[in-house]
Amino acid sequence: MNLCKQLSVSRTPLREALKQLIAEGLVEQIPYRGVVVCNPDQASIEQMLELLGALEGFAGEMACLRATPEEIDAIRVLTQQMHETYEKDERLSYYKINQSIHRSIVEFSKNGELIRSHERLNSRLYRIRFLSNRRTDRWHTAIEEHDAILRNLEQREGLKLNKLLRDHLGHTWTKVKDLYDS
Amino acid sequence: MNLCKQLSVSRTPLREALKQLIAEGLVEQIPYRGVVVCNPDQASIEQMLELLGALEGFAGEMACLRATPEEIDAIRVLTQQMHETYEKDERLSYYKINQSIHRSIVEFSKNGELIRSHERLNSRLYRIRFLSNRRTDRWHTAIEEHDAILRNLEQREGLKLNKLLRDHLGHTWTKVKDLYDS
DNA sequence: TGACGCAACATTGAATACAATATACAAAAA
DNA sequence: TTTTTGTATATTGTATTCAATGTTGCGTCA
Repeated sequence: MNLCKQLSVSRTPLREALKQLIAEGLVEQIPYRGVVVCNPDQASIEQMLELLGALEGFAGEMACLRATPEEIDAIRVLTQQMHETYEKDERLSYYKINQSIHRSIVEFSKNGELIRSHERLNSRLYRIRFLSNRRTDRWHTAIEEHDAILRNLEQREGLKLNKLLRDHLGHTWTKVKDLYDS
Repeated sequence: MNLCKQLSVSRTPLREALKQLIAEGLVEQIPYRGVVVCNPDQASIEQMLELLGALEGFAGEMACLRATPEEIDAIRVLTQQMHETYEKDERLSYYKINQSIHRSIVEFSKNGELIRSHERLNSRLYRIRFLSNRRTDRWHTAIEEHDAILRNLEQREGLKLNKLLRDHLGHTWTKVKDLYDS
């Protein structure tokens, strides 16, 4: 392998590192040709986003049962900060806060397995979601959705929050799709 | 490592195999003490079953949208066979058919990511679900639940099937819990 | 008896070596 | 020109070796 020289490391540890990445689905192996960074097609992305929506939706439902008032306060603060990024037109900050909110909600489900599954899948979609973040036309709507998410979490409306989060990720898919089609 | 001699294989491939098992969560590593088969505690099992229920529930919901009539026929046949195992008091066959039904429903979601996630998690619970299968007191109820599952799939009642499957897995948890407590 | 220290041992990460197999590309044959 | 064939190269799986590090158990000393 050529990477060995570039990283000045021998094959054994590199192999293990690559196996990790393969297992996480970030890289794929082509027999006798080496490994390449995954470039998932539209269908794969749609499926990943669908599953991510299901995970986040369920996590939100559980969060309604298990989140402490203090934890919900934290979401409130983040949502407020999200509004400020919109006022100041700070796309990058918006992206980070958005990720932060979603990750927090999943954590409030208090289900470690769910948190890890979400984390793994989310990391695979990180780059794609970042790219779709450049689309500005749905920005305001997305923030309104976050207001609704916060509201339903506050009122412990598990089922509604579940649907809301699923739809929210569904909209992400349409943004990504537009990006591919154009 | 001692396993090397027993399997007459060198450390390098054994290491990789163990890393795989660790990544899958079937085995855990204790620093400078080696690896042991995972023996998840009650809390972990509860969380895994909760997530499995969420995955299967969502898969069922999607299956209502995407399963072909032929695929639903297959579930009908399996459910019928399940009844027969009850009549003949064949626990092992029941277990296998049960697994088969659940796996099929997940496949009918037509979402590869979801199918793989379910497969991974299910494999970690395989042994535990097998043990809980020895409890016979809920057997009949479980079969009635499967009738309801089939019915709602036939009628494409996504939301109801979702809840049904989640509850079904929830009952598995109470069986496992009893097993631990006794 | 109990605490401390040291030597033997096991685990771990990493480098290197070797054999087997598959691919790629160029030369030779049809 | 197209097909075949053969060789160089790369990938892959595995074994072996080495150094670093942590654990274990035993003997020593208070």
